[in-house]
Amino acid sequence: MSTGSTPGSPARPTPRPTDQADVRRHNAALVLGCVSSSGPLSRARVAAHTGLTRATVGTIVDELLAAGLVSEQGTRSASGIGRPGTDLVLRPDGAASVGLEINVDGIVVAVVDLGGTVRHRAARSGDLRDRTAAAVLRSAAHMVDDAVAVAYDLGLPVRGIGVAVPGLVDLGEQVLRLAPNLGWTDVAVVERLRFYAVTHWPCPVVLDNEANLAALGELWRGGHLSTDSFVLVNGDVGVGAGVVLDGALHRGSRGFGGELGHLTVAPEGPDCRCGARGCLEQVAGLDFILRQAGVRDAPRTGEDAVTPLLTRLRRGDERAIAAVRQAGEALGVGVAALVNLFDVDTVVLGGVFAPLFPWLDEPLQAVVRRRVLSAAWAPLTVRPSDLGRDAAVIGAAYAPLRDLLADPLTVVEESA
Amino acid sequence: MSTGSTPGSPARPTPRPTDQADVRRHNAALVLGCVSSSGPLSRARVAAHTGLTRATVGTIVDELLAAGLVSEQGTRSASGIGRPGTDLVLRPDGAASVGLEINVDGIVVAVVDLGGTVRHRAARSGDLRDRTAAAVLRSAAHMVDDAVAVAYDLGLPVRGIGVAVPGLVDLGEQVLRLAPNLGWTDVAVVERLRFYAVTHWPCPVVLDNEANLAALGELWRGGHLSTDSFVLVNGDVGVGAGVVLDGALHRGSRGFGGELGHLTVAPEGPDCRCGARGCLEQVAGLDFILRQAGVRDAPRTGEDAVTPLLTRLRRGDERAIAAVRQAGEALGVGVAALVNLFDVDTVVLGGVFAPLFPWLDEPLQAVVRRRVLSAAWAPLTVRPSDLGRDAAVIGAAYAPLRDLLADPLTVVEESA
DNA sequence: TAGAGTTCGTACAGCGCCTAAACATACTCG
DNA sequence: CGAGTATGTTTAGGCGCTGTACGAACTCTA
Repeated sequence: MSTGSTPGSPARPTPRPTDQADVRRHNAALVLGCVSSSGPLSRARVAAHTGLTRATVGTIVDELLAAGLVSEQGTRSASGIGRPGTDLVLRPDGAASVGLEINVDGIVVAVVDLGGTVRHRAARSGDLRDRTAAAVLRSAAHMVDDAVAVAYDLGLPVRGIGVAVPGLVDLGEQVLRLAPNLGWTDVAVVERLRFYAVTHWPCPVVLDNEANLAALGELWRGGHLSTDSFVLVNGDVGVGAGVVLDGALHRGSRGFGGELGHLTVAPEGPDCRCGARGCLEQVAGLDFILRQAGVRDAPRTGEDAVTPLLTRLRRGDERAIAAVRQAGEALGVGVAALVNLFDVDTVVLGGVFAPLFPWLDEPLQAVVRRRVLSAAWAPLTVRPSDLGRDAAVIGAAYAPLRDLLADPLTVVEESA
Repeated sequence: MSTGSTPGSPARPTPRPTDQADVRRHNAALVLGCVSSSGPLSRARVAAHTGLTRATVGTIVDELLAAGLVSEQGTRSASGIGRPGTDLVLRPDGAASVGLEINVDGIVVAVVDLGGTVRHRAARSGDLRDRTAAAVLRSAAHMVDDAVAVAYDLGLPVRGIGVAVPGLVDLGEQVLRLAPNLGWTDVAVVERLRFYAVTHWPCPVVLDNEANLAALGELWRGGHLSTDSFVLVNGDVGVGAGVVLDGALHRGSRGFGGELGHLTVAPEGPDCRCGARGCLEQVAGLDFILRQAGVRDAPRTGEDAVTPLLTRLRRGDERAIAAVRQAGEALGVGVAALVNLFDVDTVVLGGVFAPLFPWLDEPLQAVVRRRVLSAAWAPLTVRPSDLGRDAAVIGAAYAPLRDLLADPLTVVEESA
């Protein structure tokens, strides 16, 4: 938390001495961030924005140009009087990353460039609960192989691979400890993926929980959030939460955080896989919603599972609407708890909750209004995810790119 | 947050450029932290611990000596062969701070020195719900006046004043937005205190929630925690939580976090002041416990309120034991939620929960074991606070000292 | 069309901070 | 008492930011 922590890095960094190189790193990241977020900008404007000197910005920009992360763009944004500055812009194909999502309903890979554009996407659907971890990871590894090859053909340097999984991740060991909905326990996902890969992946591979990565994806690509403090509630068979405070992902000290699904919302409710009773997941999870709505003629997972439910909702099917309303109320209890504890001002509903938002919104809001103590001073925005079900893959791809953006000069060192 | 945020500072710092002065600041804090946490240490050992050069440590130590934050202590810890190093040690009276706690049952002030020793303590008991905010704050201001004078007499330079209040605090404005148990709304506590003060306080005054500050106090002075990630659950009439991840306090983006008391544990439970039903506070708060236990002949607040309950518990009074067990179970639900969301490995029970710990422990643990998903991989420690009811005052005093420890060279600048 | 005014980007001296190596100091061991 | 070792300080060197100065490029005005 301060310290939020980056996926893949150890949770508690040893106190490190600082020297001028760190100053350079920090300021380089500052300049790059300024260019990437505030559009085309001249060196002088960057200097004004960041508080650095024009001279300093000049040398840093030289290095970023050499690293291929930034490019000059002529003097488009001439502002009247005086010598026009040369516009600087983030070079989208200066770096890229491969995102991999392994979920109950299939595998998705995506090649995402530095600009956030998905340059390649491949999916393999099917209920993974029927297959062994080894078989799934072998498929996934080959899909990543293909994606790396595609990136190479597109001239994109792959700087990292991010992997999203639906379960508890041990960050230090890069091991998936428990994925109840997949039935996996203690799977060394990264090590196995590298083992099954045909080609060598010359870049870091980071593993993280899907809700955490979806939150990162939302932070990066999701429509302009008013703040960079929000919670992403990811709905599928399970329900997870990714917490972003001040732009930093808070995943708990050991990566086991964000397990919203097992919050108690109905102490006398149905038994849960986890051993407790009345877990949120049991009332707001996809399985329960479909069962309550009487949808039986659909696959139990994935996008396809929501489609028949959506058609019933649109038709005004009372049973379906009641089921979703009930889920919305349960979700409201969970969201209220999140907001009371974390004090975020925005909650984003992702996964299957995104398409269901129109029906979830009102009951959810009603519950939240009742239960959130600070509601009067700090209005809460609840909105569906823009990225929908691709948030996790995009976030997975973003994770390594984020490290790059936070320390842009590593790439020039490597090529030297 | 990381980013965690320091009480008193704005939640989202503008991206700032870094220069060599920041390097110095960082390394000075590193050296000071090393000396203060790892006992008496020679310059050479500090260099080895921090990774800095002996030369750098030398110059930094000179500055810290000049600032009066560190002192030399002869060559006590001679380690055999070679020239013995001169031991460096944190100078306890190099700085001090005044902590002020305003709670339902009274006001407490304390002068705490840099070594964490309480050098002066004064309390005024009585149910504050009977008095106006103005009267309470006037008393509090005068108590702080006295404390500042005492510190002056002891030769302690007062570097800051920390104020703990039981409610929602707006960090930016330094305003207490809502304290349901006091019946206060939108009180500019810091501004009022300075107004009522007789003497001028030449130092920063920071305001924060009592649970947050109690967590800071626990982090600082509470027995050696195995980790610096934990949650402090503070019990009184209300129930609050202070979350510390990797040594950083996470108070939410606007200071409204940690409201554990209004987590839902019994959807069909009794109505709560906050408008919802079945809040944790309604089942595990002091009022409810006393009522269930049949304790009517005691003040409703403060330490005295627990005493008759404790005697009944020790006597084996079944009604009292059942009441506390029920509170323990409710607390278990809340703690499980905290652990699932934040993934901490230690929970500290403070306030009135500390003396009740022997009776709360077992039912709480039972519930937690059932509900915490990661319990098998990451055992959870639940223990009572060492500081008891003084955690909040001590934490309040610590808050400004913490800023000083994080940037020790400010003091030498001021005196220059 | 020419000169004044303005802004942009770069070059250069200066300063602060860290590192590395050398040196003086102080103690133990044989 | 000298060799060996660890401590603390001194000095030269490198690096990064700042401030100033200067050439470049463009607009405005006469």
